[in-house]
Amino acid sequence: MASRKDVAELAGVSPASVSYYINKNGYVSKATGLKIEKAIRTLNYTPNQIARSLRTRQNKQFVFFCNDIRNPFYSQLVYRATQLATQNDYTVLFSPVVNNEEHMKKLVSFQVSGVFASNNHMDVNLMNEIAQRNIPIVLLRDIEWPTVSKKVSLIKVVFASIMEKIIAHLTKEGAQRICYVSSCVSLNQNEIDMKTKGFLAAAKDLKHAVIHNISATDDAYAMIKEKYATSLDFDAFVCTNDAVALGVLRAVESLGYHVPSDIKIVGCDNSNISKFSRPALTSIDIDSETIGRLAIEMLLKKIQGEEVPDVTIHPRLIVRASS
Amino acid sequence: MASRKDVAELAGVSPASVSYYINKNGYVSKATGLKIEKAIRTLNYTPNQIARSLRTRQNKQFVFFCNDIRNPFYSQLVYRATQLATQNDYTVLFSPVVNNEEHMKKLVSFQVSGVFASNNHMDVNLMNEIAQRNIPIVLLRDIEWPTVSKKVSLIKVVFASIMEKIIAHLTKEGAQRICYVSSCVSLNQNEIDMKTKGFLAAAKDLKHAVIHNISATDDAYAMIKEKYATSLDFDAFVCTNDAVALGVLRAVESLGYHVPSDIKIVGCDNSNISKFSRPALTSIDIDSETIGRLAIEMLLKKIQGEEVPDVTIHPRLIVRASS
DNA sequence: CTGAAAGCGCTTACAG
DNA sequence: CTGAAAGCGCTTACAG
Repeated sequence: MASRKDVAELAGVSPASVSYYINKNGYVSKATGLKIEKAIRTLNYTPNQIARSLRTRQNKQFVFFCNDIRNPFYSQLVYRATQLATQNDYTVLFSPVVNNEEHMKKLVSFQVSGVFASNNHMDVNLMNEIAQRNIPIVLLRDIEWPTVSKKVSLIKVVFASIMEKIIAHLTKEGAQRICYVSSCVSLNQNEIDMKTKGFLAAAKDLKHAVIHNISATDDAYAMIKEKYATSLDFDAFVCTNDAVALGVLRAVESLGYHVPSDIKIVGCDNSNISKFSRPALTSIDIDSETIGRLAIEMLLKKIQGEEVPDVTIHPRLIVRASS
Repeated sequence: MASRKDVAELAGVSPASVSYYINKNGYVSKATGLKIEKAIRTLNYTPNQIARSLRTRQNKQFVFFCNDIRNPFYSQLVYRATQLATQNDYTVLFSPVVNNEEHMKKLVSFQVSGVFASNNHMDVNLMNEIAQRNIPIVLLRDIEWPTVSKKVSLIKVVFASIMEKIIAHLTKEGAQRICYVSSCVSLNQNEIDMKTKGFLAAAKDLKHAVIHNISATDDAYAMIKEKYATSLDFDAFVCTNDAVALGVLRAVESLGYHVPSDIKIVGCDNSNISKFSRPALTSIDIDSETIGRLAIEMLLKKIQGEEVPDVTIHPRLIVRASS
């Protein structure tokens, strides 16, 4: 493949001038520029980004780590982030691998300009290590990490008040025994997410329970069918996302219950799943596009060396037919 | 950040030995290895992948270009591909940008080891250019490109017979006027996809129509509501994916029709959308995980310099309540 | 088994 | 405005 040297030779100038021309530093005369331009075209030359990255110690790439690639919440987030990054001459790459430390470290060693991650299913030490290397990092905080480095900027979604609102709404509609379906791997202090915590705090004066480690429609469906085949001791379910809520909905229906008269259901993310389900699902709107935008803006500021304070997001409740 | 030189100094060996040790070439004595290992630990050293890539001219990264990041078809595909790539010490990065040539070229100039793409919304010249640079490339062929380079390996999903099967099924169930809802930007020869072509061929003896440029649930819903508010001259819809099928379903329902007795609906991808919709949607199963696996296997072979013949996939029809 | 040295393709002070 | 030269952090024949 043609290199900068080939271009320089063909154009009859020095390699340095080719660099100056490409990087538009203004130190190239019109005539020389034209010759270089022509040589670039005939050789179909594209600068080697790897070499450039090695030299400048920046690769102008952001890596987004989000395990739950199927969740529309993340696809919207990444979509918006990509738009904004492209405008700023950066590239966004998406990796669904978050449970393989070697793999993630390797990715980051490509001198990435920044990292965005959602900390579900993720290890705090790995994040701290990345931060230690002075790689800008923004974390969408699903789980509270007491030991997370100060260098990591947080986007915090506040679930305390919205969960109170949901409980108030459900009890007003007649619910008395509420079950939360959580995606957490476990309910240990280090692995429980803010949503589940928010629910537990809001539901403490009520009959309630939490089922964990459920994050997809199929799992939710199978779990409900198995666990509550004979009797169901809840009259409402609050679910970690819309996909899970849909699985719960179909399962309780197939067990013979009616939604919302027998059982009320609330999802999360306000995705098309909740909008187009029948009955349509009550859901929590977190505004993933705003988070995607914030992620890039914060990363860009961190690259400039600015101090970036944590950001707090307040989600909204969207009431629909399922409650 | 610590470099290989720092490790070498601390361990009291040459930089070359550190390389040999890290790359496990076997040319390092046990004692030296131990010293190096210790130095690596104390310095918390991670090899710079950019420098390695520049030297070896391979970055051990695959880039997957798929614009439709929200489509479960692609998330499953990427999920499976990532698994397999990781096992082979490669990394998969996902980019939803396919309409910005500069951006894509830049990504590829990171000396990526291979590219996978779905050719919907994509430019054939760009793909040929990448192939010309001898970068292994596998294309999931949605659109027939007569001018695509021979260097590009194709995964072809055959829609001719499945569309015939669908038409036979729908007419047997009583349908007489069938509408296809396509995601194609236009129906020009260069932009029409194989699905739409397959439908047109299969439906040629029937009353039929094609609506194009619809790829998401909301768009499908709005389009049907607007276009057929007063009268609906079709009794069946075949849709480019399940998300669109769901939008069509909800729209015709809200116009007062009953599915399947008044109108029959068929989706595509056999995703959770079709399984958990009510009525459940008849759909086409394309087996995205197989395609994900094939993509990596073909890419790996191409890197070895092997000839990789095109692969053909035959989808299956899954009949459910919507037809 | 170990090390000195060349080179991957760039950028960028520096001198002219 | 232009060019010669150093160096980013690695790998890998080559010599010992």
